[in-house]
Amino acid sequence: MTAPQGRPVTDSGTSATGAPGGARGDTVAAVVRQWREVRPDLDTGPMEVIGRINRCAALLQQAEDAPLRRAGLSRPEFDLLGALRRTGHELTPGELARETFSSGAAVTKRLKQLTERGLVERRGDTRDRRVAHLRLTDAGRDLVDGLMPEQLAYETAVLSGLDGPGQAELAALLGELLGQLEGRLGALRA
Amino acid sequence: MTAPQGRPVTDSGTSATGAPGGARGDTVAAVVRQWREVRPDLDTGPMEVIGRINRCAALLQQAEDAPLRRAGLSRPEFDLLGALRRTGHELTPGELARETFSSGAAVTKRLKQLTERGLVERRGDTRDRRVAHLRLTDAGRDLVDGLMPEQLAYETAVLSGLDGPGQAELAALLGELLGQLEGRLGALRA
DNA sequence: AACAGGTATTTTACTCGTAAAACATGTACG
DNA sequence: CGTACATGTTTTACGAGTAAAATACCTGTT
Repeated sequence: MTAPQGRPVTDSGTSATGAPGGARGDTVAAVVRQWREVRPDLDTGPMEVIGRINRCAALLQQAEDAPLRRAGLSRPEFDLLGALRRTGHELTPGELARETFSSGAAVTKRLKQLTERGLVERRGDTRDRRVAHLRLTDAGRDLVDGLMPEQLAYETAVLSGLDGPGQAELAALLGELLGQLEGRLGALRA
Repeated sequence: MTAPQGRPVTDSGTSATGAPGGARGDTVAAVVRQWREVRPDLDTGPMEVIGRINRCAALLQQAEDAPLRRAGLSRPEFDLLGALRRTGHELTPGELARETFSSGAAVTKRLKQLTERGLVERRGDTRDRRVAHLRLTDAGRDLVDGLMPEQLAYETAVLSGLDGPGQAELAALLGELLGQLEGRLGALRA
């Protein structure tokens, strides 16, 4: 059942960058179209943003994992190793949890696996015996350093559907939104 | 095939004035900064897009769920009900799986719960006894119809950090990217 | 008619993340 | 000092998703 489209939307215009012909119709657009047909009273504006973010994230993660899987790493594990690599110094489990936006329990589990695999080393704090300090082993560091370029190259390929300026603009807009979300979402718990 | 030309993203729009507490500088920007310090040879361009998409998705989902939780629904469950509502007709489990981008097994489990709660009804196909047809009960339909505006209003509030044109532009760019990803990711399995 | 093979759905076994409790230690204050 | 509370980390119990096997059914071929 095809819908008579071309209906001008009330607000939040859908076309901002004079749609370059062709790439018409991602799945989110189709969903939005369905909603408008069944519930024309709804303002579907937010769906076009949030739905697409979620869908992009799902697809990207699926694709993103491909190079990592070759190294036997999951994305969360790689994030953890990456946090150790990019900060350049030791981190405690708690800091790692904050750095990777995951729960302490999850970090504990990952650390167990990664230490068993010899990618990460643990050292107890001498002053405060509750805390541990984690650092990459040489093997861990080599793994991350070898994987990073491969990973970034793959991501570049995945994003190549969008031209350079498009990517920059997308990054800027997402950064703006993200800044607002991170700043205010803690307070927005209705 | 890689053109390692310096990407002009630099500090990406958000001029980090460093004021903590204010909405300056999202966390992804900080991560990128760290990477550039430790590995200046890497092209961190993709991270600014993909990292932000992932982080936005994580934050949005956490926030998004708030109104749904009041109704005792998870996001995937709501998506399933929404698919039934917006298509306007019965769907088979397989169609629901495709429509909500989840596995058949997951759909089976959700359907079990939702039928038990009386939100969804099952009807066996008379021609082909393998397939089932699912539809919303009156209660299910009322629930979705009541929840949708609330949910959209909440999403509108969550996105309000970005002005109208910004949202439209973001939606357009994401749509372009998503169209490419959906069209090509099936084929991109390296 | 019977069988090979395909399709729709469910079941099974397992992994992973989480919330909450448990544990181990530090700190402040009477 | 010692007790109460705070903090860092791990353990436990459990819920949810997945891949692959199992189940049930259809369809075309001989």
